[in-house]
Amino acid sequence: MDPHTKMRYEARARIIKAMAHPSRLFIVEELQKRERCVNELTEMIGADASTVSKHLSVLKNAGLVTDEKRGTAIYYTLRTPCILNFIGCVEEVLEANVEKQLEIVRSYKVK
Amino acid sequence: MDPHTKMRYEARARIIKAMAHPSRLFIVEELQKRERCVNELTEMIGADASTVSKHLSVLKNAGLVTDEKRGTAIYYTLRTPCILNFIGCVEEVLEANVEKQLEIVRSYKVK
DNA sequence: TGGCTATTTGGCTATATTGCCAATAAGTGG
DNA sequence: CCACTTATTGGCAATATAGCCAAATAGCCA
Repeated sequence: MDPHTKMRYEARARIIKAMAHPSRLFIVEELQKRERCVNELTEMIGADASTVSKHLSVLKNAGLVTDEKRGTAIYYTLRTPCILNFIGCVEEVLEANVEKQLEIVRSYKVK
Repeated sequence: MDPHTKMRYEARARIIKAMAHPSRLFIVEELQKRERCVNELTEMIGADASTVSKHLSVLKNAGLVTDEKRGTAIYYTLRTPCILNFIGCVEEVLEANVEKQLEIVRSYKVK
């Protein structure tokens, strides 16, 4: 693989990696609905504020969200809304996985 | 966050995580075009065969690909084709990031 | 100013991931 | 049967990630 192509995949992977965590995925989906401040997200997730803050900085560094300070709170916004489509696809995979499990269970029954 | 919702996000994150690596992303995109055996992918990626094999098993465990043995080779196929849409979105994010960089560079120039 | 809330940063430990090498397994063909 | 190709597995060291606590920063308001 030539260096240019390699870099392209690395760039893409960095963005996907930023979403590859339950809390960060939750944040992305929540921000799809509306902007939220760190405190709100922290309460919803139920982790330490510092942990959520770090998750948000991961998303921010990947360019997935933007932040805006208003008063003492910092509001985060989703930057690219097309992510939702993607999650639909992930759900498809999950469903397909369950189907497969079901198939396996059934095949045992037949025996 | 209630346990059920939490599990849902964990399941989604596992699948996304499976794609969150340059080589695995490459594999997914390549398999979008056609099925490939481990050896072909190994040559394209340029890593050790054992490394590629492990990447493939990550994708397989996530339910993203299936494998089929034919002769001595094992062919891998993409299981859910909708993933391509997603990569389009990732590219959008990358473009937006570049735009932002450009903006920053320009703002310095004005000063 | 002092206290309060919101957020980030540093530090630390536990855990997970990556990628190479060596060894093993499984087909194929002479 | 042996050599060869294809693929997987185990082991190991290097690196990255996650999450908590404590400390620092910043804005607000009495």
